[in-house]
Amino acid sequence: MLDPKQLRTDIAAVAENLAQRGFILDIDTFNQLEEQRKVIQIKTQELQSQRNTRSKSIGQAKARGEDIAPLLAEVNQLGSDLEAAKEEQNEVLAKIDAIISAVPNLLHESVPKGGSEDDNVEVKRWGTPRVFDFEIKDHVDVALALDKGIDFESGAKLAGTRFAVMRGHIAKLHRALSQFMLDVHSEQHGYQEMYVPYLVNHQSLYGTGQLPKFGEDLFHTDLANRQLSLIPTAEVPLTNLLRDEIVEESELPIKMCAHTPCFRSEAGSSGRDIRGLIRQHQFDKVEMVQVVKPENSFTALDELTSHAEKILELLELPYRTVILCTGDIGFGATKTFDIEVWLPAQDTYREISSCSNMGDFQARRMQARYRNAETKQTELLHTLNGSGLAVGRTLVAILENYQQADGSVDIPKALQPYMKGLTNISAS
RNA sequence: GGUGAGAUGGCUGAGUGGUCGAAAGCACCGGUCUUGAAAACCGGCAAGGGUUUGUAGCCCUUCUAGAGUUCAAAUCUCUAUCUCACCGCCA
Repeated sequence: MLDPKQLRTDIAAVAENLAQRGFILDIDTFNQLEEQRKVIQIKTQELQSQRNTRSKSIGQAKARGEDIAPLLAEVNQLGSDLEAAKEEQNEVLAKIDAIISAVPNLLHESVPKGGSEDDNVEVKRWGTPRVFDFEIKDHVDVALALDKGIDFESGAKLAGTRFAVMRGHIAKLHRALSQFMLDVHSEQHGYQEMYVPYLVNHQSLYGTGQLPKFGEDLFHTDLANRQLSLIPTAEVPLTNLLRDEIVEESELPIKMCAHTPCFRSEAGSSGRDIRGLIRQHQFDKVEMVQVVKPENSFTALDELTSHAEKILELLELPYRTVILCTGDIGFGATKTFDIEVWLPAQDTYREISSCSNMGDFQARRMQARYRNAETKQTELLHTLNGSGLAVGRTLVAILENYQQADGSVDIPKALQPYMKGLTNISAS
């Protein structure tokens, strides 16, 4: 959510910034509603003020043993006026809220202009794609040949399309990856390891920006009068830990990581990446979240991105880092780096991590604040998040990049300790 | 799942219809004292919003959340959520 004050005082500049991402802010409608709001809010508060003083005087009159009947009649009229004013006020506020909560975040000046992902700008390239002297397979065929290590038929049987079953060494490798990532971030990068709920309430989803606008991307439950949704990313529970909190400046930055499954309905992406593990309804991810002072958030974004890159470097997987352009960046982000891993079977780089600085956008939605040590005032925090990394896609990258001519797959050195020293996976 | 008790400011905790946004203590901040610190003493100290050039003033809202009763609700009624205790069940 943007600062309502900024919308009131500087709406032209806000609209101009948002237009870069293709969002049209209806200035006239907003200004009209704002005008109504101001009038009705002042009126309502004035009525409330009168009611308060009258009620107080009734109490005092009663204490003196005076007749309070005439006073009561007077206040009755006030009450019905107030009720009408409040109703009108709520209608206007609801309209404004509906607009404001659907407005995306302002873009940082360093975000490149562009209309689609084709306009993202590469800022880094690491490693050299391996040259194969045999005909390579994609990860689906690699895993299939390894004792049906990834089994999409069984996934479909159990839960439908876009679900997979893994077995044997592949399942173990998948587990090893998340352990490895969690260890690196918690032991080398200074993140506190967390375990969090996989189901969250609507308030949490509003806080990080999934609701009200992106509810159709989630899996919802509605049991025993409780409306909980499966998390689409650990960003939701981790960031919402700060909801309605005031932390001391000395506690910052707060750095947390967690390994969780993620559930996405992938509404609107039917037909894309049907084959393989790339786009599933359920996938594992290790997520990093940082909560920082406003002036540090862009430095923190660079740091957080480097932490995700580090995982790929330790796994010796070639990647490139792109900065998302104005047309491709997400709803709540001010600036986003995507890290893309090399997939030889697709002969291209594919997204494996997305690292974003959300600025105060989420913090304002969830009232996440800190106390400025100098001014003693509460100020909104800045929140950041990034995948470090998407586990399933990392597995895909390993299967494809480390495949051998005989159909086996080498295990990256960094993962071997997590595989009890195993150096290669082959069919039994 | 059953029974009972609760939910108040950063924390502990008083408050059962009318100067209660809320006693007291702790923590924190400022001052006196001291070479300095501690102790003692004095003072300050919630958040969100509106108005406004204003971190000034004035006003509104908030005592878990939502609905209700009332001229007036932290206080009464209902519902939900959560916490604690005991019992039952259970990975």
